Amino acid sequence: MEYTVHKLGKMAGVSTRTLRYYDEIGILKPARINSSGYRIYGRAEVDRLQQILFYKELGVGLEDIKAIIDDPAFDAETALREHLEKLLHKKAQLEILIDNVRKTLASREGRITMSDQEKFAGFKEKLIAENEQKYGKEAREKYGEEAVERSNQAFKNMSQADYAKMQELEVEMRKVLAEAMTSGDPAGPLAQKAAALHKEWLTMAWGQYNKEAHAGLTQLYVDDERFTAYYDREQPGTAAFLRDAVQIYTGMKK
Amino acid sequence: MEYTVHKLGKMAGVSTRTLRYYDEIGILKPARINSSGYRIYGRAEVDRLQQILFYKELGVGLEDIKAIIDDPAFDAETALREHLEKLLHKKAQLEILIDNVRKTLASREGRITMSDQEKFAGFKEKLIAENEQKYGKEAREKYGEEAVERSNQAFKNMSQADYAKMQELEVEMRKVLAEAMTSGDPAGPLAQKAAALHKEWLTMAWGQYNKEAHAGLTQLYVDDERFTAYYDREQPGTAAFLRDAVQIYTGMKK
DNA sequence: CTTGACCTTAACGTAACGTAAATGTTTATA
DNA sequence: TATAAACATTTACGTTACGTTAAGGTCAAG
Repeated sequence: MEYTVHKLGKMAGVSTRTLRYYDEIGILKPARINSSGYRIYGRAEVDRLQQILFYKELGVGLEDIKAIIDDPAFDAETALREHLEKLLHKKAQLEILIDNVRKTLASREGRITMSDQEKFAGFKEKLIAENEQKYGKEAREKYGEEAVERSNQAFKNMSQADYAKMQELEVEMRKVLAEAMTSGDPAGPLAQKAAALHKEWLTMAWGQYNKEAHAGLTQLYVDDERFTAYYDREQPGTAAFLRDAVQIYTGMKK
Repeated sequence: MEYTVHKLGKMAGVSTRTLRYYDEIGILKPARINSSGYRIYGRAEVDRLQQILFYKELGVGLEDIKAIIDDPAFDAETALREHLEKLLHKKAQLEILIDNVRKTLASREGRITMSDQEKFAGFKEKLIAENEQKYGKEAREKYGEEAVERSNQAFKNMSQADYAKMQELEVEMRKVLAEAMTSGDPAGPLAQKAAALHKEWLTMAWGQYNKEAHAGLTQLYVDDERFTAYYDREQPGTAAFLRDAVQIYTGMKK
């Protein structure tokens, strides 16, 4: 089967412009060019386009897609996982936005017309909140309570499906962690997998991720007895083991 | 108080480039230019920048912001409401994305490596689903059941807060609608407000909105006795009144 | 008088195409 | 077979909100 831009485009549901653009950036080149200069695509190109569209569907950028499908050694899983984090972060931001728009609308409806000062105050509050999230570690060292408070906030905008997913993640993490502890090596593959799962869980809980906060939080699990009790309930030392695994995972300690 | 780009930028947390760009596109011009060609901003400009940043915070584009703050007659509420719809739609899309990435990751973990065919099949399914949403009216005329089925699907990715909001919206809509019915005029302000509220509710339920589907759905409320019973339980004729109001609201009927 | 901090304009880069514009090729039909 | 419709090509500007040089003036301090 051979296709021109039009036929292939129709088949796959993309524009001819898209196919020419893909040719231009080298992500999908036609099998050959015929005597009239037309692009001719074959089976292999159809398959490749399907792959491209698949990843595009996931919101991956074309450059990254190229890397994924061109390099067989490429770690697609890591790439997808990082991408997932970006998406979760984006979603969290969107939810804050939606909330703010609704609040604005509500205040208008109630004729409580916010003053510009109040609007700006709200704006600054958000900036501060973002900063606090970025530099959460330092802040948490001083205000441990507040950090917990904030993390609870993240739950407000979480869907039921998200919540279920989080619980699943935690269950699996604890399972893997328990198994890892039998070996006793926080640098081992199982312990590292547990750290990775914990990272995913954390990303959901905070709508964001950074290594320092991750390492800091697991340290808190050890320092704060309420957390320690929770993690150590099945097996004493679990919180400390998780902290060690995460410190290695995040590169905070070798 | 007078500010140069640097001072104002620091105060408001934006870059000097941003201020120059705002000057360039005419959304924020300095109060005056001094003898050295420097931009000098005053109190009024600080206020205006705060307004700009406020709307930007809501994700509104600069062009729209300009329209909002320049034209005192501009209907900011409608603009915000439309913007909210866009955001909700975006969020729904994002959730589908996140789900797909997770599924992909899950299938990789389980070594069930999806074949390209399967991937593409999933991709097509989504395209079809999108089409069905776009041309939902025709489809629903033939498959009323399926439409309901699909709308139920939208709930899957809805957060608890969203759900609560939806219920609130419906309660308010019914309240306004009941009040509007005492006048008996589906073109009156109250009836039109009810239609607007119903639109907002619908946008949440479907993650998307279009007039045809809106009008079609309210017609369905009248045609399908299960819906009619639901809407008419307090007051007979409510479903028909809502349909009339929405047909006028959407411009499907004068 | 120099240094450094600040200011200016100009202009390219970004992501992924949409949309002409100008023009050549293939196919269907009268 | 002539011609129109459908399809192909390349080129290049537009989109959004700035970031980032580049090349060069201004101003206060030491």
